[in-house]
Amino acid sequence: MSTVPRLRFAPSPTGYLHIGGARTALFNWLYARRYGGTFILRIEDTDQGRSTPESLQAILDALGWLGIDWDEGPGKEGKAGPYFQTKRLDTYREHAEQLIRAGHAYRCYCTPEEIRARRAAVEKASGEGTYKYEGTCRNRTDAPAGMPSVVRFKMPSGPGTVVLQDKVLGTISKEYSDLDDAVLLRGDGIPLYNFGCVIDDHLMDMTLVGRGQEHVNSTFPQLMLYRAFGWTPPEMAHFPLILGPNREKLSKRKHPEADVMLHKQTGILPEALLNFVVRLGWSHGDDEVISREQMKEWFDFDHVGSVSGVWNPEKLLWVNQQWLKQLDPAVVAARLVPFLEAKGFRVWEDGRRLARLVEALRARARTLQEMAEMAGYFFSDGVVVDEKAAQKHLGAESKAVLAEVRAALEAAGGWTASGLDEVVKQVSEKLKVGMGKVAQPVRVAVTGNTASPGIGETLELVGREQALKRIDAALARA
RNA sequence: GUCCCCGUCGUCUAGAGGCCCAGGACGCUGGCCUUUCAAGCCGGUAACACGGGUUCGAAUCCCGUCGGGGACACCA
Repeated sequence: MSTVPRLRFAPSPTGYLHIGGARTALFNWLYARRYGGTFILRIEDTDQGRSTPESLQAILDALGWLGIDWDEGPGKEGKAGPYFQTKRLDTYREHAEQLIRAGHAYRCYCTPEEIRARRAAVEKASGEGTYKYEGTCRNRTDAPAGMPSVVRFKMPSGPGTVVLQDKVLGTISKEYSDLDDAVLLRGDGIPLYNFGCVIDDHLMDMTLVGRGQEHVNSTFPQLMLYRAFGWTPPEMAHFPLILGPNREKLSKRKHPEADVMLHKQTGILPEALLNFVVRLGWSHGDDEVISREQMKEWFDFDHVGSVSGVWNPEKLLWVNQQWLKQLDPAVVAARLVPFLEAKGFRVWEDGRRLARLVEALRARARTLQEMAEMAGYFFSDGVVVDEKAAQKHLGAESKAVLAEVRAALEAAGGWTASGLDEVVKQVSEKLKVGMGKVAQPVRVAVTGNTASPGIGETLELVGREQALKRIDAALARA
């Protein structure tokens, strides 16, 4: 392989970036990165009605959050630009003309209303999706100049087959008779997807087009276009779909989890989302926790499966916790801060202390959101003690132990987890009672509940002043 | 309806004719560890859709059936 691979992701800015799109982008990006290729971001904004600048920004933001960067595209002009289809309209028009001159396309003067009516009639009789354009305008010469028209492709009418060599699905073919004269250019001169896509993929010099399986059928008319132009089509790879819990294609309408940025809000790490998503349809032996670097090193299409996969939220959560545990605590801490602030906590300035907090909570939380939820008692002034917990661990006997701990704590030299653990242990030895009898009352007094990180780290993070204050409050309870 | 793709534990998957009476992971579950809750460690649960071939031998190849999904626009 001597040519440099060129791959692209070509979203249309008609909503947020969804999971399926993110994975398509990821696969293409990984392949480009692995083989030293170029990754292009092309914006297919030809749907005037639905494309919005907000959507474009949302997609750019989501790709940025995931760490998927591009070499050519918005903000990175290159030789093959512009990268917005609406800025390439002349190009499409010229190519449509070229096709007409060559006899591979023609103007069709049927109005949308006429087509709609015919479609309705046919489908009423034979069922949905049975309508095919009849080719009425193929040889029409009586149309007055300036009459509104679209440009249609002229499908070969005899018997024949288009063959797709797909990098993941293998060989697939389609009979000419299953295709019809598709519209290339609309009445307003704006290209349809199948046309703009082919022109751009060729002109932008794509060597490989990877996209979701929902596009396999549309690649046949595209292949016909390449042939009509005399162009060599890029390699093709169609990825399995990602299905929702109801086993239908993950869609924005039915599945809120299809929104990439929703996961940022719920406290999923980009590393984890990427990890989870790359494993939907691709694998590397038994590896489960895979870093971006490893993906770039290992990814290839021969291990992309052809079976659609179901979104599994439980596993996403598990993967996320793995990343919570293996990323640098300081990095996780920085990402945790907004979640803490959202809960109204006065977040510590001390970065090291925050990192310690992450170390204490990361084995207990699966998301940043959960982490923030269980961090309340580290930031509050005083604490509300759960009644059941108090009943169990703050009885008269326990209070005597607690008083003993308080004295030892106050006398303690430093205020570090290991030292504090030692203090608690010594009290248990001195009083000849089990650690549970000592640590639990302290835990309830300091956190208000029966579950928390190790007693030493809990005390350290709560802080000396707060810890003593809360123990006093517990001791003073009736 | 027509065309296209797909079919290994509930889910994600390993598996490219003998290494598989099928391996890993999530989940569920038993135990260990333990000051709590987690985490961790050890174990268990559970699958080659079905029926025919081909072959000495099939989860792997072929055919059929059934099942699931996708596509059928002057959307992308």
